[in-house]
Amino acid sequence: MLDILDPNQTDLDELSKIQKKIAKKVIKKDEIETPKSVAGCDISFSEENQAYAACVSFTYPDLEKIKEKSIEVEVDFPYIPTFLAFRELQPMLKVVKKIDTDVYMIDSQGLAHPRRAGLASHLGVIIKKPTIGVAKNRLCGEGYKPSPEKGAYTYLKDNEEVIGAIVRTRTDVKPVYVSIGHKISLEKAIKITLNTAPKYKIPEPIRAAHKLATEKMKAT
DNA sequence: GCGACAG
DNA sequence: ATCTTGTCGC
Repeated sequence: MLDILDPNQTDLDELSKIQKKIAKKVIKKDEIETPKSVAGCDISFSEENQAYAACVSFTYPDLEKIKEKSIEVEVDFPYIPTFLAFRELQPMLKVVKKIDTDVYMIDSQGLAHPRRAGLASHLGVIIKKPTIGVAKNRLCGEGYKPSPEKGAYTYLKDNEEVIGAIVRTRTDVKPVYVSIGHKISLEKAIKITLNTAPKYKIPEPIRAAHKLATEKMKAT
């Protein structure tokens, strides 16, 4: 069972093994040249166990909203650094299957994870679709600070291995951490991230998903 | 042992 | 993630 959450599987060593198996299945090459659509996914929490997941799709590269969906679900797994997928994968899967798109942008790390299996990669491998990890903060690895201009980026490395990129989506604003989720190259992931962030630091699809999830959460 | 640590 | 006022800057 290299799948997802198992009630009796609270042993972190076991969960680490699951992540290592997921990591082996990650495809780091482009499945598509230019996506026609891209969706953003995010989750908001009211109480520690009440989750509101949202997914919003847009045309690419025009960024016109196509469709949006949200769901509410209870989660029983706590937030533990490097094990985020075991807390957010279920809600994400539930909302993602309501939105069909060429690429999914996830508010998390992909390969830029200690075991190369961040939430974005875990989700991509399970749904077998292209995913990109776009995180606001670093989980692991190191890299030089990119130049202050929008579009500048440096590579995030874990020793000699490139695991992602530190991308400046807005001039003079703290950069985001982009990494391969699944079925996409790092270069393409960076390109899509920059093309979907014409105005704000956070790519439009993720911003829209975050906004929708938060609204649903507050409405409860 | 100590510090770091996606959301 | 979420809790929160003011404030600097275009």
